[in-house]
Amino acid sequence: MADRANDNITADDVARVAGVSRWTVNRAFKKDASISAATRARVMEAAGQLGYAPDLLAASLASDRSNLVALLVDDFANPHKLVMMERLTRILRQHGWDTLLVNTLDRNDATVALMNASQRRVDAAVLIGVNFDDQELETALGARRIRKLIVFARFSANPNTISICCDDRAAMLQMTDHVIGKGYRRPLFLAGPQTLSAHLMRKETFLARWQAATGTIAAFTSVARYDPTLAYATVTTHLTGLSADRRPDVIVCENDALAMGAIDAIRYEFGLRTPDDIAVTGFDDVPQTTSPNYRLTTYRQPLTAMVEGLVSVLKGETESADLSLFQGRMVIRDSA
Amino acid sequence: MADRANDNITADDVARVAGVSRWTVNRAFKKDASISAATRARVMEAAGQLGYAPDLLAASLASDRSNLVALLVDDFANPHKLVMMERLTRILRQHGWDTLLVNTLDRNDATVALMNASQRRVDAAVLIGVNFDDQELETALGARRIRKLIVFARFSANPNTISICCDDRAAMLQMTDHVIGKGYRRPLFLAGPQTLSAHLMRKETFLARWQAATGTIAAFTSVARYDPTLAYATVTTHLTGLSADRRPDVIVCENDALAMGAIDAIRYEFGLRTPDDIAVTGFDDVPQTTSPNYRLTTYRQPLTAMVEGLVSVLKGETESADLSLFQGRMVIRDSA
DNA sequence: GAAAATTATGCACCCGCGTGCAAGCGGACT
DNA sequence: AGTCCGCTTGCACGCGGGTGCATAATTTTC
Repeated sequence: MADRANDNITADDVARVAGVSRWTVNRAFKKDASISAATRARVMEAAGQLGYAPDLLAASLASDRSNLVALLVDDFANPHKLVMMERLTRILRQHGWDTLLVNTLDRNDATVALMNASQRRVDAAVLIGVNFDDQELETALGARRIRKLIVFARFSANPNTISICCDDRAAMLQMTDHVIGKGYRRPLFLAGPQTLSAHLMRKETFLARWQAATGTIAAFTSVARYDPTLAYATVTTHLTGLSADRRPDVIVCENDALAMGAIDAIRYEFGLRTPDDIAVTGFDDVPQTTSPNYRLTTYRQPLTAMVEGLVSVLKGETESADLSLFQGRMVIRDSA
Repeated sequence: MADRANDNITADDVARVAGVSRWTVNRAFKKDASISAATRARVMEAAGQLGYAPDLLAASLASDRSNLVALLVDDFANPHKLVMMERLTRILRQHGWDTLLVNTLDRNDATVALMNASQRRVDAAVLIGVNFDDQELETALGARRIRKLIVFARFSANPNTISICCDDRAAMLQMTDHVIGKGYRRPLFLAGPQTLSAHLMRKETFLARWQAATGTIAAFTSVARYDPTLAYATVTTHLTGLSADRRPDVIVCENDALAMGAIDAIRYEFGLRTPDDIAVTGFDDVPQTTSPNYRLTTYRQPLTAMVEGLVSVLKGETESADLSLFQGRMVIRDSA
């Protein structure tokens, strides 16, 4: 390591060089501060020369605003998380926030991790977990100093949280109608884990719409985790022993991870084809679904708009309405 | 939002309740501090009652140790990143470090983002990017206050960095020998982008070993990004027009992302089978490769051990040797 | 051209905790 | 009983900057 450690250049040093007071130096670094263009230029010149940059730690301590957001993730198996992280970190950064990545996979660690985040005075905690249960929500809520608890990409009925998600109901209605319109008649809904606080209404929406539209009752089953391997196993179990005229002709999945497992099972366990023998739909539009192995018909959430909604919440300029009704769009490929 | 905001419980408040001085309160929260068991208990009791937790911002400011690590990621397309993030965040947390996720996808933002991280006094910056080029390295190095720059899962020749990775050469030799042993004779090496500072020696190793062992020269080509779609296109171009006796019988890929694209191309563009017509190998063992679509023969890096190596570097107890010679193991499935 | 209205700059005090050292306390030993 | 020693506890000062207001430097106004 070369000469890294010329630390300790503080605003005072810059002030000395620029011939102003320390406060003027800090003003120079603050947007729309009351300072003349000339002095600011002089300060910046000195700062650049010394390699000075304001210390965010000290700033956070003094101002009680950290510009830090904790991102709680409890599922690293779904590639969609990667997409969300990319979008979140990029856009948050553009608006001045940094992201603390908190792994809450292990329940025990989760409490500690969350506690830790709160001790760093994060401005908000954003949950993009899908497996999180009510207990995790409570833990998060219990943590002091977490000013805002935001559930992202999932609806939460908990009054202590702000949930930013797309209009799941509308999305699922659209998907259901598409499936019905395609002429499928024996559906199977493949749901993920069922939790209380932050629940997706996809299954309920699908079942209700299906019955209303066709007069028949749709079958469903659920998987304990959003894991393609588990979906594979569940679908295999479900289809085994069913004769061709009794097995489903379409499997509507709660998300792409499940859908990919389902397609694999259909193809490799039963030698059937998608969509000819059994069609499949997903949700999320993860990059992998474009592979010719899947060509999945799915639904894309308006992530960018949602993250911008998040930013407005962070800035405190939200009207708190319409944050759970973002409209995405269906992506129709070959799987259904 | 309910009653979140009973902030401002400081060590002083606890001290008052416990009937000790503020310093004693902080001692109680510090491992192996000089304090009697009795007082500590009394302090903790009071703290629990008040819901007090030390402020890490203030602590970092005062102690000049943030227990924060910046994780720089410039590729959110490869699912392997998700695996690494999970492992890194979990193990770092166990050792007391939090992780700042920095998106350096966009070169322009990267500088700002990195600057920002340094302003938070991160103890180290860890690069798990694969596309990062020399300029990015330089930017990182230029950032003040970044005490340690660590290149993770990739070898870096830059003397100002510490690189923690597996013994790529040994791994590739093993893979090459496996491929040779299987009897393949017309290989194609599919490499990723070629950068200078942090280069994988996989291609060189493969080509050299192949020639030494068989006396023939192996073909190779490269892809501009570690993206299955690009790999698909490149492989398609490469194979188009080749008669069966002139096309490769095995494609050795620099990582799984490329391998998956290759397999898709082989199957869907040419109607060929893997491994019967063209075998394929990858590197990383990402979860997706276990899908029956791929059943990829690949190489698994010892991530946990590597992260523990990282921790020891952070703790400053590393011998600085052996950090780039971790031994992983081949995972032989059906693709080769 | 002087008073009023702006805009610039400086400053005291605070954010919450860490560091190193000095003071307090009790027991063992001569 | 007095002294030395080791373990606890208290404290002054500092980490680097933010806030609100007072003061100084300009500019505007009539």
